[in-house]
Amino acid sequence: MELDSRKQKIMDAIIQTYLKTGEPVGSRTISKYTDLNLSSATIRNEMSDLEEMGYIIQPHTSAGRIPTDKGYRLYVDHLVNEKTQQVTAMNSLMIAKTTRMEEVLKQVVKLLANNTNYTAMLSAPNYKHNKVKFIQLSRLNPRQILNVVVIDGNIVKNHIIDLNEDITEQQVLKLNLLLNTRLNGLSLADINLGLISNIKEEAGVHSQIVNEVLDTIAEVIRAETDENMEIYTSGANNIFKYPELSNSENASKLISTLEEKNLLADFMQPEDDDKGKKDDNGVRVYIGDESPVESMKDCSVVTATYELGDGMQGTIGIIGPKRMDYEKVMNNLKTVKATLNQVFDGGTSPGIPEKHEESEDNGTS
Amino acid sequence: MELDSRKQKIMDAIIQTYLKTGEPVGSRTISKYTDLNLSSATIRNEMSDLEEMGYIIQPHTSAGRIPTDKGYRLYVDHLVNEKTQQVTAMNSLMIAKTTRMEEVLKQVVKLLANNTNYTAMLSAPNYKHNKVKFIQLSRLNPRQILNVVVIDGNIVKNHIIDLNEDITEQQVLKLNLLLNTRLNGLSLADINLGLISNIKEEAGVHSQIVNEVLDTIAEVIRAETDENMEIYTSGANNIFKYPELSNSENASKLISTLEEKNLLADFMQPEDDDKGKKDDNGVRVYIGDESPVESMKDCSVVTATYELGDGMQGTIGIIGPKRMDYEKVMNNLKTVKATLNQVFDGGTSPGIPEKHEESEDNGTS
DNA sequence: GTTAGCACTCCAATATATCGAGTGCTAACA
DNA sequence: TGTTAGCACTCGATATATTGGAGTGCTAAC
Repeated sequence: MELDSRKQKIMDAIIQTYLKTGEPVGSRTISKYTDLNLSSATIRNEMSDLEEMGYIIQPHTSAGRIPTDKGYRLYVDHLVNEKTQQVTAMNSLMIAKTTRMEEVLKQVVKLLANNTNYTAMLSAPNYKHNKVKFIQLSRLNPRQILNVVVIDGNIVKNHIIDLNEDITEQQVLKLNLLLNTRLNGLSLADINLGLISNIKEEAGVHSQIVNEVLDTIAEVIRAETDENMEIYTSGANNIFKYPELSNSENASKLISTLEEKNLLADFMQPEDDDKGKKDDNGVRVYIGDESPVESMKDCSVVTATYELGDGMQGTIGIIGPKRMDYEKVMNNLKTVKATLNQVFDGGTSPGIPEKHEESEDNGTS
Repeated sequence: MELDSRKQKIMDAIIQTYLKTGEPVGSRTISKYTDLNLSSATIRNEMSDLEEMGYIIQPHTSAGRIPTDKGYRLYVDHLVNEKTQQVTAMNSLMIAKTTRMEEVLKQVVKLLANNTNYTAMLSAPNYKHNKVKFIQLSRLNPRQILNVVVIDGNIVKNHIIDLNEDITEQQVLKLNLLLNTRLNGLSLADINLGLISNIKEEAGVHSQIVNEVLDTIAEVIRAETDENMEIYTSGANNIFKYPELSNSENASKLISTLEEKNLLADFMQPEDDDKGKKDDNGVRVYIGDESPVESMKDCSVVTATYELGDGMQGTIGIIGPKRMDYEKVMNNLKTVKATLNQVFDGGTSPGIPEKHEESEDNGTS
């Protein structure tokens, strides 16, 4: 893991050169490229070490070296720590003008693809990863309960539950406690069947109420499952700019994946952070095999989440060759992320009304 | 143009063989393949003639022949006239089960792509090509007019127009006449700015009313312009099954076009029939250069229109190499067309409600 | 009009030669 | 001990023959 500063410098040089050229990098090149005045022979020795450590590899004897996934990872992590470049201003005007949310998103993803020369993807914002804030059951009369559910971002849902038999104020309080202790702070995705049956058991005779409360919660994410999550992509044709991706087999697989957009949903999960380390900006990088999607083994994928004012989240991402310009891509994502937050947060939000409906007809807490 | 039956047979043999193999066809192959017992030498002579006539071409001396666009055209026309194969039953169950219109269409296009091994496209049904049936202005009182517009397929729209000044029964009759004579029978796409200003001029002081009537008509096609016509595609990756399409350049262009779906709108115009002859089933074939889309010069495109019960029309199409299995493709399209008509026409229409709204809240004529 | 036969063409596949970038290793050097 | 010059060696990439065979066009005979 530990690399002395010289190895680190050589490693960086190798990667940077390779990012530019896409061809194996030889010792002589490095010898000239870097400012540490070392002969190619010395570099060779170091490279030999780096290879042994698994950071670089030779496609064949008597060829230069190319970075391994591990090597890229080193570089990317290094990059994240070192530099936080200025975020170049983005022409948000172009975006703000359009009226419909959908159109905005389509434009954004197109912009990303054009700016980076890679393939871009974007998931429409949804509530799925928001958390339950609190639940309030109020007894209206012995046979009716008012159920209010508040979700992160102050999305409010209410609903009257009709009962088959009378219920006491006490019982309502008990249920309130149960539901709040068990559900509060959970993201909508966290509430699984196991948990549900668990709660129902505890609720005993009042499991019907639990059901209705859960239904109400479910309404927020109604139809927002992985399968039909709205995902837009753009710049699929950019893969043809990179020979390592444009051979028939790879290209075909990639195109399929981009078409079956739901396969991309695996990248759109802001919660679990097993692979693809998340930096402070919420930017993740998946290098080669780190990707959860089979067809992207020869790609790198960089994603970031954006947030709308009312707590909805979405993801933007870039798919490109492993030798992508990580810095540029990350900066682009950060910019877009910031711009999206701005555009939607600022009063000129161009289309959120559709999504707002739900909270409007209840009056917010 | 005129080919004796022997040449015709040889031509067919050449194409059929080429469709299967994708490789230039030699005289010996034909000599053996056909039942007309002719030596390869004779075939050679005939082929020489066919080449001179522009139906086939040699990629290079000492190679077999491949069909030209003209040759394909001959074959396709021939095909249309000769055979009308049985339409194989399609599993409409799979389709009917889904609920949302959009989902149905997505499934259909996927099905098409899978069945044919080519790329499939489908435009969602819209009213754009329907015609204005009649317009009825009724004077409710001196300051109000009831405007009723009926579109092909009995789509009814009504609307009350408030006036700034009084209007007489006479004037209303006049306007009625004007609007009906000028607009009836026109498709919604035909009503252009020139025509409009023309009518307004004739209407003189009442041009405001014309405006409102036109607005009502426009509502039917609101947001259904070429640019945001809903188009679905599937099986883009199938192009990689055909070497002549999967070289980087071609593939890239094709993928771009499929992504910018609005470019496909050119195929979705049921009206104008300049190129791509339409057969009695509404099936059109665009071979190579006949295609209105630049990036498809190396492809053939076969389209068909389908109709929903209430007069909405959409288009389905297949994009593949020139040496596609035209027969299979056309049959597939016909089947799908028939199935769509059935599914939507039959009571079990799975989702048209969204689209019906418009006529529902008026009561149909 | 049809066919056998033959010389000719030219792509495609295979083998062969050449080049050079890059390596690993060794020995010398500071 | 770390660095470097030097050298033999490897091996892909590129260019250059070599060959085979599918297919043609033409001619002469049937």
